Amino acid sequence: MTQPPMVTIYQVAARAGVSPATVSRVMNGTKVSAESERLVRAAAAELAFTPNRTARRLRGQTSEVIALIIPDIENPFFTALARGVENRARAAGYSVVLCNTDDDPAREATYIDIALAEHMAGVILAPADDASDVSRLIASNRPVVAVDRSLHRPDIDAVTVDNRAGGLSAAESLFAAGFSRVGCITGPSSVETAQLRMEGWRRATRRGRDAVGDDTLLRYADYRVDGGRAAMADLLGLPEPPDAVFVANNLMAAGALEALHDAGLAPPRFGLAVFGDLPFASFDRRGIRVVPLPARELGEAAAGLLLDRIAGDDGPARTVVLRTDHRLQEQR
Amino acid sequence: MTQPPMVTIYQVAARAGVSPATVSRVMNGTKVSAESERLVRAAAAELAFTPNRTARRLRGQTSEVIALIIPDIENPFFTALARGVENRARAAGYSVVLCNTDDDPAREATYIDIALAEHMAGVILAPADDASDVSRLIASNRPVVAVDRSLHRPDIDAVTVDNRAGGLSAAESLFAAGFSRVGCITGPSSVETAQLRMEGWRRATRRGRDAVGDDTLLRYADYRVDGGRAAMADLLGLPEPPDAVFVANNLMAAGALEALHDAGLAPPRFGLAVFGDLPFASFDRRGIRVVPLPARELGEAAAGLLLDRIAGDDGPARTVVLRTDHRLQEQR
DNA sequence: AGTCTTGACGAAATCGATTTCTTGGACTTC
DNA sequence: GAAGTCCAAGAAATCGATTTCGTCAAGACT
Repeated sequence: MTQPPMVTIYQVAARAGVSPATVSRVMNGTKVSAESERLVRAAAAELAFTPNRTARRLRGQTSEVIALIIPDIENPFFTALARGVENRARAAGYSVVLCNTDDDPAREATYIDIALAEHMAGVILAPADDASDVSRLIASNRPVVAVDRSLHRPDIDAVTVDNRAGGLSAAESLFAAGFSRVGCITGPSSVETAQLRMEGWRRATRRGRDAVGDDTLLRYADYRVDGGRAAMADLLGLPEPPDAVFVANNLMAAGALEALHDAGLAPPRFGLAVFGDLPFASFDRRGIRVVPLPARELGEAAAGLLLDRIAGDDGPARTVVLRTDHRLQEQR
Repeated sequence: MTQPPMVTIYQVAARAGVSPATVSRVMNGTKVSAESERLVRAAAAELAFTPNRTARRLRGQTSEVIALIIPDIENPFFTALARGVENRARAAGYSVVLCNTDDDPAREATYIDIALAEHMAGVILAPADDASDVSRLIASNRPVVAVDRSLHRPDIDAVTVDNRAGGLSAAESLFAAGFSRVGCITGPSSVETAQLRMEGWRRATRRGRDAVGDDTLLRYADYRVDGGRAAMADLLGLPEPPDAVFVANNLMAAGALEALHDAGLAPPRFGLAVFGDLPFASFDRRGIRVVPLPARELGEAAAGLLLDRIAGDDGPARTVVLRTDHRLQEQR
């Protein structure tokens, strides 16, 4: 690999007949004479000069790049969230780089280190795990925002939804529709959102008429398609199976639908309520109750908080809780 | 924002009682005495030293980061491809940053500039458009690999699948199953893969018994869900509608299924063959013929080529064409 | 014993942009 | 006309790691 013929500020300076400092001033909007500015701009254009971001960053100790660390790039919820972050960040002149951890705390730690070492302007983290270690970010005073899951740290900005309320209204809507044995498939017990959504369901079952009221119909799974399928199959195999189920995320709902289908069951005969929008190509979603999850808005809100911090906001940590729309939408 | 207390090589050197050069040598595996190494490692560990990547990159003119530029982060095909790139890159010690262009050539150009200015080690590009401008990358001699779509440039490495063959066998399988009026919904005419897949279909229709043989049943859409739905609805509204359709990508197939559903039709009564795996939660995919698209493998192959180039391979450009599996899998 | 080789390692240059410090000329002001 | 003010712009330091170059000492060989 030969050396890339990168144009430097020195070449521009030489061509314009000024000093490198003046070129820098022109590029950064500091006051220079009209004549110098003209010369520099002309030279820069002729040479197709692009400032070297690495050098600028080394000097300035900062960059215009935000890291977004997510646990599963193949989950549409997170890609929609990424879209939201990107929209907001781009509008403010920042670029976003996406880092995928696969729910692996070690990979998450690696990416956090990279974000630090790369002098990125800030980090938006959808934590893989409740035990995510952000101490190094905090220690180096780099802005961080947690999204989707909080980090149980009062000193960190966070953006979440009201998981318990969403779980409650989803489960209640099933009772209201006349179902009486409403099961629940939630995520790993170590994940905050899984607990909260399940608690919403539990509260509804305690209120529901004929409700079972214990955890016979509760299953913990892994927030993935296969786990949802297995949990659903397990529930259907019970001596007294449920007649409806609340599923705590989109991917598991897809799996649960497959299991229902295999068993010859389907909504609306079998009640199904889902926390979060179904991954798109679910062409037959009639009769499925969905708590819409504002993924993009979560991303936008998180980016907004982060940009505030990057701009120097030193106020106390804020937690933004977005409303899931309590009117459940029966899709299509 | 106070200054981050970043530990530098100088502090490690002072603590270990050696010169910064020696610290660098230890960190990079150059030969030093066992005693020096021990001192340096101890000091580095105590101070939790992490080398500053920005400085390293400025000096070394390169980094261990690969940019992956994709047109649509919300398309599972591209996220699976990203997964493949990431697996391979990580194994070689590289990080991957994902850049989403939304099919916008201007954003693509911006990200290419960033990749250059950030001294990234290389770029894997799933071009937004046949007219993508990679000339600046080429000019600066930075490794580039095109994936999914070629760039019509013989001097650039590319990884694609055999789009024509896949389209052909998909359409043929519909004829073989007894359908006679096989339509086609393909992508934008400016996109190479859309043309090739359609050509495969066209060849099959010319061979098919009772085949229509002209383009009455051909529709160009946009590779997105809504476009697929509209095109399908349009075809169904014909005086002599098709009895089967070949859809050239996953998202449009999801849309087409919705339109079929609305019309009270569904596979296997209405024939459907898709190029590429359906986005997952398509729980009722029985009777749908799918040409599996090795998205992850495409990403892995592209990363492999790129890593070769980064390692200094100067040979002529290679084009890798992955086989789509000609045995069509009838899902589930 | 004296020269040569070898190897560890420190001093200093380097990457490219930014920024402080300094200089010199133009313009005021009494 | 002399002293003071202001401002554009060049010289040089700086960010932190790498790397070349040179030094010095220990061991090898004649």
